[in-house]
Amino acid sequence: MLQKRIDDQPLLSREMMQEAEQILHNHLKRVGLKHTAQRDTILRTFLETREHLSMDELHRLVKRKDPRIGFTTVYRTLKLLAECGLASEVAFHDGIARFEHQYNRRSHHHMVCTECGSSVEFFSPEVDRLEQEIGRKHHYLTTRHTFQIYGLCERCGKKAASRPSS
Amino acid sequence: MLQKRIDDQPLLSREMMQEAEQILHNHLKRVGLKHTAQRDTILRTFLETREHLSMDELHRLVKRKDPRIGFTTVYRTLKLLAECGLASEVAFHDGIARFEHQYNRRSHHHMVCTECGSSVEFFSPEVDRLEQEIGRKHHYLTTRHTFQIYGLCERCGKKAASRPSS
DNA sequence: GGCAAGTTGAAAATGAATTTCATTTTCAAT
DNA sequence: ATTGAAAATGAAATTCATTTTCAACTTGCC
Repeated sequence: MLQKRIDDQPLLSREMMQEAEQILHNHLKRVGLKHTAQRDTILRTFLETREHLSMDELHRLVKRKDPRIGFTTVYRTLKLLAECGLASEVAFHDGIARFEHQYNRRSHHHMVCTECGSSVEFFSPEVDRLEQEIGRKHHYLTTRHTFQIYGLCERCGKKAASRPSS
Repeated sequence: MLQKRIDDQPLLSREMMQEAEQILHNHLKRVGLKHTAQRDTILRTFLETREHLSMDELHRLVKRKDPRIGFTTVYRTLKLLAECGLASEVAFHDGIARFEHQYNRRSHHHMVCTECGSSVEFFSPEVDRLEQEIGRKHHYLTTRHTFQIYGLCERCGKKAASRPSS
C-alpha cells in the first residue's frame, strides 16, 4: 500500500533525530517517567519511516532492531509520542489507527484511495484558515481539525473505467 | 450529549418521510431484497431523529416502537440506508460510528467538542470546492471528504479557563 | 396455498485497542 | 557500587464495537 508524501523534507537528519529524542526525554522528565532503551529504539524506528504506520507495522519494524520489544510497549510509546507532539494519529477510516510523525512538519492533509488504500499528502492553508474562522463564528476554542478526501487514485480510476461492470 | 444542528430544515414532513420510504423500497427491489415491517419501522424511527445516532442509540429508540426488533436488524438496516443514500456515517473519532440522515440535506460539516462530545454543524461551500480542486490537481476521482474541527465549545472553554490547573 | 429466497435476532466470533499483572529495569539517594 | 521505590515491560487476558452465523420465520412470486 503506497503512501506518497509530497513533502518538502526528504529525510530526517541526524540533528533533527537528536532534537526529537530531546523532546521525548524532556517530556518524560516533565511527567515523571523514565528513559528506557525501548523507548529510544521505538522513537528512532518511527522517525526513520516516511509512512503512515499502524501500531502493528511499527512493531514489526521495531522487532527487526530488537526482537524482544513487545507490541504493548510500542503501543504505549506511540501514545507518549503523540502526547509530546512527535506523532499524531491519522484516521484513514479503514478501521486501523495510523500514526505519522509530526515533528517539524508542515500542516498537511491526506487524500486516500478507497480502492487500494494508497494516499497522497497535500497542503492547503485555506483549510487551516477555515478552522479559525468557523471556530470564531461558533465560539469554539479550536484545537485541531481533520480534512480527508476520498476517491480513486489515477491507477484505480483507470482500472475502474476499463472494467465492464457498472 | 447535545448535538446542535443549525440546519435549514426544521423537521421532516409527512411527504418527505414517504418519499424516503419510497427510496428505500426502490432500492430493495433493485437489489432483490424484501420489504419488511422491521425495515420500515427502523427507517421511520431514524428519520424522526435530528441527532447523530450510534447503532445502539437507534436500536434503543426502535425498541420503543417494537421491542422485538433486535440490534442486528437495526445494524443491517442502517447499512442498507447508507447504501441507498438515506444515511451516512459520521466519524466523530471517539470510537463509535454515528449516522445521520442524508436525504435532502445540504452538504455540511461538524465541529465537535472534545470535552463534552457535543457538536454543531456548519456549512462551508469552500470545502466542497477544495475537494474538486485538489482531486483534479493530483488526478484523483474524488467521491467524498471528511472535514471535522475539534476543540472546546463555549461552555467547556469557559469551564477550562476558570479551572486553576494548567 | 406452496415454496424458494430472503430475513430475523440471539448468540457467537472477530479484531483492534486497552488493561492486567508478575517480572524486570531505571534512577535518585545513599 | 548498592539499594529500593517507582516505573516499565511484555505476554496474556479483557474490553467493546462491529460483524457473522445459523436455525426458525417471513415475504412475495407462481
